[in-house]
Amino acid sequence: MVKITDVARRAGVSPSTVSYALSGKRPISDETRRRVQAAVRELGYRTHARARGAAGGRSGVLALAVPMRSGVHVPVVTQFAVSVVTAARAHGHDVLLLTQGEGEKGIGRVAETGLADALVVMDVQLQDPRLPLLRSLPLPSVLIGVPAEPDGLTCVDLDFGAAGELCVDHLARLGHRTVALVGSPPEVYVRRTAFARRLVQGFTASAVYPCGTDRDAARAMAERLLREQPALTGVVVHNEPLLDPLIDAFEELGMRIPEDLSFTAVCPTPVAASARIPLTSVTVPSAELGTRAVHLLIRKLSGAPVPQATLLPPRLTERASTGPRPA
Amino acid sequence: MVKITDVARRAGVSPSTVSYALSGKRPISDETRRRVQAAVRELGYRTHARARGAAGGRSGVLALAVPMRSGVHVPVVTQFAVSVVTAARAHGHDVLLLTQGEGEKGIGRVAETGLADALVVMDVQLQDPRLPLLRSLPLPSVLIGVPAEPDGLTCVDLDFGAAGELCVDHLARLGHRTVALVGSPPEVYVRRTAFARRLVQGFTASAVYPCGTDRDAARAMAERLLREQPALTGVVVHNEPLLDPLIDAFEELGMRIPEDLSFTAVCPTPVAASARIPLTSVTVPSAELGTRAVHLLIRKLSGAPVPQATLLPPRLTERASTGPRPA
DNA sequence: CTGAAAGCGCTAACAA
DNA sequence: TTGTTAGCGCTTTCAG
Repeated sequence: MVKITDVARRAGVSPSTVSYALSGKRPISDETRRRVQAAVRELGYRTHARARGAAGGRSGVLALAVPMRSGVHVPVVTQFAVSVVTAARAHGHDVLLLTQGEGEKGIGRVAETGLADALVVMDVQLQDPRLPLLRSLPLPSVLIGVPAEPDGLTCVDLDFGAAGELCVDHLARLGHRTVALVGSPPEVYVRRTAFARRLVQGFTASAVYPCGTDRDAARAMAERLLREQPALTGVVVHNEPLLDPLIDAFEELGMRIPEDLSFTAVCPTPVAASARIPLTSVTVPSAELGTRAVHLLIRKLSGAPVPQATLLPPRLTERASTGPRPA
Repeated sequence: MVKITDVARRAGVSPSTVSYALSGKRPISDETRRRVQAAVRELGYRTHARARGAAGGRSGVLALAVPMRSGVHVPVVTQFAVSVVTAARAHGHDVLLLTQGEGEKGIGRVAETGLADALVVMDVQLQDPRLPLLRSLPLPSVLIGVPAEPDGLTCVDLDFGAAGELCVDHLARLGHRTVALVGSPPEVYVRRTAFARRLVQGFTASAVYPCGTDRDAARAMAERLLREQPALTGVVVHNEPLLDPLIDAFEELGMRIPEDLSFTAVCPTPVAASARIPLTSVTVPSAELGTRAVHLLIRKLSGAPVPQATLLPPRLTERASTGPRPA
């Protein structure tokens, strides 16, 4: 293993100079920096992450707490995780994976053992039990999702309220007047998941129907909607696995899409595009959320100020599932 | 932060005794051990991972290299990753996430910087470019998938060959005589993905059709199968996203399942169970693979011998998609 | 069975 | 602009 003293000897400087040349934490003459860089390259030196950590520096690791519970859509989480890793790597960091099964335990452990420099916490609920811990921690964190009391925290999310409004606007412009929101499984709302609540806010004037994700739930929901809202001509669905089953269910009940019913979704683009009927949708920009979260964290690590909440504006893409209100 | 010296003082012993009491690396009297444990508990001590690393001990971190490419099914990877994290935690380890976008880079970095003690490498190809590196590394590793030359490596996988045979046996017992395997997208076979090749081996007597994953590919494949294999009454599908589209395609072409065509799948249980027609399937035991991989790694870390290849036996579950050969 | 002491490789005062 | 020197918190010789 090649260590910093090897590089120092090779470059004809002291170890601390190598350290500083690499970290940029104090001015180094161009000449010296060049020699150090050359030595690093020739010897293939990489600074030992653990030793650096012990010496009080940064570990170069971000921890990512990912949710593992029903009502959370695996592909979105995965895409998000990948974008976090990619962005972290671009900043020279690695990513430690924490599952939410551990809950606060994992966060506490990572903080106390100094395993990570900072935290990305996904799937934040309105009243999240982890918030007090996060606030008290010496490590900076970024939350995906906006809790009820975001004071002292840094949050990023899609602006779900605006996303709902955007869908309704789109449907309204097409002439639709009775629109329902079919949401995530009931437990998501019961748990007061922040994103679901905020999406609902775009729908104050409309009906909201939480729904499970299997084919039976889809069929039951379609029947109930047609019964309770006879004038219904538009739906907004915020429940990824339910999309295809619900399309099927409506069609089996004789509703053609988009001739009889306009169908919009809040979901990742690939899901909307590859549904049986390509869906007009507001995308959940998982990848951008991950990248943003990491950027914010890097800024916090460097001591720069960051906004308390970053809400990404929704963008609606029209596809084949929406059309004018039937005569 | 509570450190080992605090515990030592509290327990009335030396720091090294605390260290040994915790690691078990040398005999400690019961009395002393008890006092140390009490002090640890009272003070809420956790050994600082980075400092331990610097001092030459273990970092307590496993690195997991996950694939991110077409032909790899996200839910399986995710389930696998979760089971790895869970199993690792059960052994007191954390998990560092490496995306395969980094390829050998990530593995090299983790090894050289001492970030992780050991590696789990998913999605191993028959001729995997990472193998030489893995063989040369001082860190132990476990591969998911069996390469062409597994010498000096440790591998775990579903026995895909046996899985294919099991499906064919099942169909054969139901009277079917002409059976086709519809596989993963062509690039998987081109890349000589180990699992796909081995699955194919169960089918030496049958036809093998690689296939893409979209609805058009499904339709084209169904048409081609019925054209090229007029006597076809059974299929084995090893291509998760293709399952539903292929079912649809066959039915649109007038083939009822299972009356006209028996349909078996090699895929995770939840996928098989929630398909439009519940599918007779051999499960890909992602979770068990992850757990096994971690167990093997822990054993290797402790210096215990481990088998070169662990092939999990396939288990077939009958559901609604298979039946006797039509008259 | 236990303690004292010497580092692990690196960083960051403190000095020049 | 650079070097010298003390540690970081822990592990592990070496010595009892």
